[in-house]
Parts: sequence; C-alpha cells; structure tokens
Amino acid sequence: MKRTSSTIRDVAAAAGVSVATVSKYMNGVQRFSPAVEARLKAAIEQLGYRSNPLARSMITGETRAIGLAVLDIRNPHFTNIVKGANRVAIEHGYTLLLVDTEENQTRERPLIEALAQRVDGLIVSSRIPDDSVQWMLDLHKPIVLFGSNRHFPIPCVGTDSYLAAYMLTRHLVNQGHRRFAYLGFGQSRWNDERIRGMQSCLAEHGLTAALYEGHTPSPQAGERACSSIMLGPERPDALICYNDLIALGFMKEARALGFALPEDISVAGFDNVPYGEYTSPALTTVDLQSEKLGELAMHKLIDALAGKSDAGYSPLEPRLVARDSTLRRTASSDTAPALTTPTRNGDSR
Amino acid sequence: MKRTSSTIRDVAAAAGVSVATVSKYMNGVQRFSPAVEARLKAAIEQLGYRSNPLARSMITGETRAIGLAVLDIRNPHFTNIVKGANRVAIEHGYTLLLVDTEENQTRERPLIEALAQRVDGLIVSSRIPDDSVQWMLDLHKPIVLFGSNRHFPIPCVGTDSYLAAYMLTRHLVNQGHRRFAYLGFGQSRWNDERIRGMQSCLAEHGLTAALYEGHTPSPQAGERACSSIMLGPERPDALICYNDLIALGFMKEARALGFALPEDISVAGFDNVPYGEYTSPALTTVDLQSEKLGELAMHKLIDALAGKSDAGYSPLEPRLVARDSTLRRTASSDTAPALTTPTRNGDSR
DNA sequence: TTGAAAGCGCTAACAC
DNA sequence: GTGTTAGCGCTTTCAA
Repeated sequence: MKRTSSTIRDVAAAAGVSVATVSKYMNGVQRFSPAVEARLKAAIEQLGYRSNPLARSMITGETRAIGLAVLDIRNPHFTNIVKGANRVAIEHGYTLLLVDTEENQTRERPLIEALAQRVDGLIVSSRIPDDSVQWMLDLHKPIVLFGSNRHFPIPCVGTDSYLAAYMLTRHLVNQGHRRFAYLGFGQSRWNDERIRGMQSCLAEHGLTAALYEGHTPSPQAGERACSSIMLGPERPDALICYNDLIALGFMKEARALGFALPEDISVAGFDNVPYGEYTSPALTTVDLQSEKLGELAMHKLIDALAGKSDAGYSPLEPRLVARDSTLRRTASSDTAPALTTPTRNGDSR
Repeated sequence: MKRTSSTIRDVAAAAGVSVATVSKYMNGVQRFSPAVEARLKAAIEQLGYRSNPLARSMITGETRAIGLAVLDIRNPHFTNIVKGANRVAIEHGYTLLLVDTEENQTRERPLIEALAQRVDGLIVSSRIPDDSVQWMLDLHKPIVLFGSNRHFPIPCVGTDSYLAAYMLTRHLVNQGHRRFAYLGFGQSRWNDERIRGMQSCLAEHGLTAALYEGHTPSPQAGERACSSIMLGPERPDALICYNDLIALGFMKEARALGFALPEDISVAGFDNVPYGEYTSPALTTVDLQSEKLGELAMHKLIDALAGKSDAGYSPLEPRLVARDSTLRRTASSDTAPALTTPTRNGDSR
C-alpha cells in the first residue's frame, strides 16, 4: 500500500514501456502486442494505478463533469430534478456537481461562476431575470436553463405553467367551485404564468380570484397565510397554491384552525411532490414532471456538448392529478352564476 | 468577449509583468508596488481573467472539492444531510460533489472511486459491511462514514438508533400499547440497532414484537406490507416502521383498507422527515437530526483535511417527536399484562 | 518586490 | 505498435 498514488511514469517504468504507451492503453485507443498488454495490465494492477482525471482534463479541456445549480435541494421539485439529471449524467459517464444556492441571490453568481470552472457545462435554476444572464453566457460553457428565456437564444426546459394552471382551474370550476383564491410566490418566474393560466380560465366563466402572496415557496408560507384567507370576510371555496409545499402548510394550519378539509375549502398545488399522496386528504396537484425535466435538461446539455446544440425551449406537458383535497361542490352552497360547461366534462382522470 | 477564456500568461503580458507575479497576486500571498498592483487589477478586470482551478489543483494537490455519496437523494433523510453538508462546505470554501448511488451495490464502488479522484475528501453513506471498506481506505483520501465502523479506525458520524428506538418504544408502551409490530428494512445498517432498542424496551415490560420486512426504505414498502399486518390473525395496536417513508405508505394503505388512524393502530417511524408534520394524523417519529449529521460529517472531514483527524464515532442524540399518529390506549382494549411503570411517565416532550 | 525556470500528471502529434 | 517530445495553466523555489 503506497502512501501517495502512483503516476503514469511509475507504470511505464514497471512495465518497461513509455508513458505514451501507458496513456494509450488507459484510453483504449489502439491495439497492443500481447506481451506489452500483459505487462501493462500487471503493472497497473500491482500499482493500483488510476489515471489522474485532473491532469487529463488539463489537456483534453474536458472534465466529464456537469454542474447543476438548484435553488433549494430540500424542495422535492428540485430533488427530483437532481435525481433525473444525475441518472442521465451517469449513463453518459459524467459526474454531477451540485450547488445549492439556498435561494440566495447574492451567493448565487459567485457560486455558479466557481462551479463553471470545474465542469464542461451547466444546468441552472435561478431567479435571475431573463435579461440579466449575460454573465452566464460569458462563462463560455454550454448551459441549459429552466424556464424559457426571451432575451437570449439559450437552451431551456420547463413545464408549461400556464397550461398547468388552466387545467387545474378548469377542473375546480367543473367541480362547482366559484370563490377562488390564489396563494402565490412572486419571486418565481412561474408565478405569473400560473396566475395568467388560472385567470384566463376563470374569465371564461365570469369568475375572478383573490390573490395572496406567500413570500417563500415552503409550507411555512401556507401556514402563515392561512388565517387571513380562511378568517377574512370573503372565504374562498377553492385555493390554488403556487406549489404543493405551500398547500401542505395551508392544509395543516386550516385543520388546526378547526376547518374540515376538503369540506370547508378545496386546496390544490403544483409539482406533485411525492408526499402529497400521503396526506389526508391526499393533495390534488398538477404533475410538472420534475424528474423528466432533470433528464431532459441533462440530455439537452450533453447534446450541446456534442455539438448538436438546440437553443430552443423544450416544454414538458403538465398532467392533472386529481385527489381528495378538492371536492365537488353542491349547487346549494353555490352563490355564483351557473356553469356554462357541464360539471362532468373534460376533467383529467 | 473572447471565445476561449484568458490564461495567466495573457494577464502577465497585458500587465507587463511575469506570470509568477500574477500568480502571487491571485493568491494574495504578498504585497506589491502600487504601480504593479494597479496594472494587474486593470488587466484582470479587462480580460475577465479567472484562474483555472484544475491547473492549480495539479500543483497544489488539493481540489477544494468534497465528495458526498448518498444512497438516494430523494429520501428526505439524505436530502437533509446534503443540505447540512453543503452549507458547511460553502462556508469553508469547498464545493460539494454529489453522487447518488441509487441503492445500487454494483454501481457504488466505481462511482465512489471515480469521485475520489476529483476531491480532497469523501463523505460516504453506503450499505457496505464494516469489514469491506478496505478499498475505500486505499483511495488515500480522508473519509467520513455514516454509522460506526467496528473494523477500522475511520471517522464516523451517526445518530444512536438503539436509543432512538428505545425512546420511541417506551413512549408507546407508556401510552398503553401492548401488541407491537416492527416493519423493517434489513439491508440498512441501522435496522438491527432499532430492533434491539425496541426489543430491549419491550422485554422490560414482558412484551414482544412481530417482525416484518419491507425490502425497500420507501412508502411503497409500507403500502405493500399493510394488508398482511392489518388483516393477519394478530393485528398489532402499534407499528414501528424502519423510517417515516415506510410509515407514510403504511398509513395511506391502511386508510384505503378502511381502518381509522390512529384509533385502529398507532404508527411511528424514524427520521422526522419534513412531511410527516403535514399528514393527518401527523406522524410520530424520532428526529435523527439529519441536517446536523451532514454538518457534523463535513466538519469532521474538513478537520481531517486540516490534519486534526479524529478517527472516532461522533454520535448525535435522537429526539422523540410525539404527534397524533400514536394514540393513548384505554385499558378496555388492552389484553396484555398491566404496566409496571405508570402510563404517564418519562415521555419526551 | 519581481522574474526565470522547473515541473504537476497527463495527452497528442509525430517519428520510428 | 511503440517511443519522443512538447506542452496544458498554473505554483513554487530560488535568484536578482
């Protein structure tokens, strides 16, 4: 057992060949005479030699690593993205470098810049406005972003939040809900899209929604906002939350306040986090295909690395997941105008 | 905007100094004449120069990166570990390299070996038996393991599972439960400890537990095992699961089977995953301090990197989190012998 | 305080 | 097939 690991020169010496031969052998770029191959194999085995990827990278200019920056690894949406991206990376012989920027706008840029130096390409989830990503392009590394960018031709992936919100709202309208509220997270790039999707559907039925702001994309935001929504003058019969975490927090607090769910209010979110299924009532949500999103982003980046760049927006389709946290309302409790579409129409699942 | 990023030589030329001077300036190792410093600053700014960490690492032998291998990033226990480790790493100027081994015994070793080449040290969570980690030591990198290792003097961190299980069991016994079952995950290094902790407490009260095996540490395992536990001849009044995920899956399926929770059965797990709080009933669990575990592991590794190695086991204290999924049983439904300790005694919280 | 030069471990021409 | 050699971008003596 050696204290410091052996180099290509040690192997060359032990096998009685040149370093170039060892290098070629390690990279499997050509055939060798049986004698040399045997000696090589023996020497490598005996010395426990493993080529130093750093030295290799210096010359080839590629690290075989890909950097992924997420806003908060604890959010299951991002956890799933990491999972998907990681799998594809491994399949293609890449290592994943993860950076959690902790929703911290200040730390974000230096962290990503440092990350960029150690990888062949980047996948970035950030709250940076579309027109402030020039510095990312100056990194001179292939990059894939979450969300579409209207200012630069950057490869992007995302799930259609407008459609997702439209679908969910339509489902709720079909169920007979009339008094809508939306508990959002304004800092997210998706928040506006979701509001528009919801409002567009509501408008078709002559309805509107009260808008609340949650300030963080976490259960705490839902808990905090709960009392003002539930105990205010105009209690909604349906609440759409920016994401499932907010919805989960809201439901917990609503129950603590003595409300019955979903009888007193229907609650829904976005993301289809793995635990929405295990609450009671189980959470109605829209599956944004987080894991697929991670896979897709990684595929796009690996394609870009291979030269086949596709600097467009690749959207994924959302899918409504109707569960028990949203309840069909009876006409008796309905104070709004009648539906123009039949109540049993067009729902997913 | 240059196509390829500039090197130390470009800066040296632009500032009219030698590369050695630029290097020293970048590393802030000495003072400079105002004239040189000004030119340096200007040249670096203008060229957007950033030193190449790979080239630096080749010489210094340190990468300022730390590798973390987890079994499944989707498990909130590991997510929290990553979170804690990442924060400490960033505080100390390190980058985190994450590898998700996907509970795959075959992939694990090559992945970790590849990871080891790119980092200064490793933090590893694995199912490798204590006596099969020699190859990890042969990596010649400082390493921190989760769980104590009885065969080698390796720095380890973990939470006392025996105590955690003992505490939880005691709470359940105090609540009046008498017919215990344990739904485990045999592949985990912690499983046996938890069983021993539970059995040791049960034995003190002349009780025993039926043992079931879940095969995976996921909600699916809980769902799958549910019917045989609930519909078998000897239905328990308390179920302890290997972790919260299994407990969550079990509770969902039990409800689907028509059982009332926690009236028909009390359920508890380990880990205190963030979502156990949001289920209904909220899940009783033992907080294993996952995030602190990640922080502690990273601190230990950074200490080792700094030479102050501490090759012992640093255990964290578990904390019982009593919620509503475990219910105080009345004597009427109790067919087991009476308690030797009062029912209202020694519970945490 | 500054610079010249010798590599770190490896790959990639190019010879043989 | 195999060897020679010139670096990749940087740090680090050692002199000046």
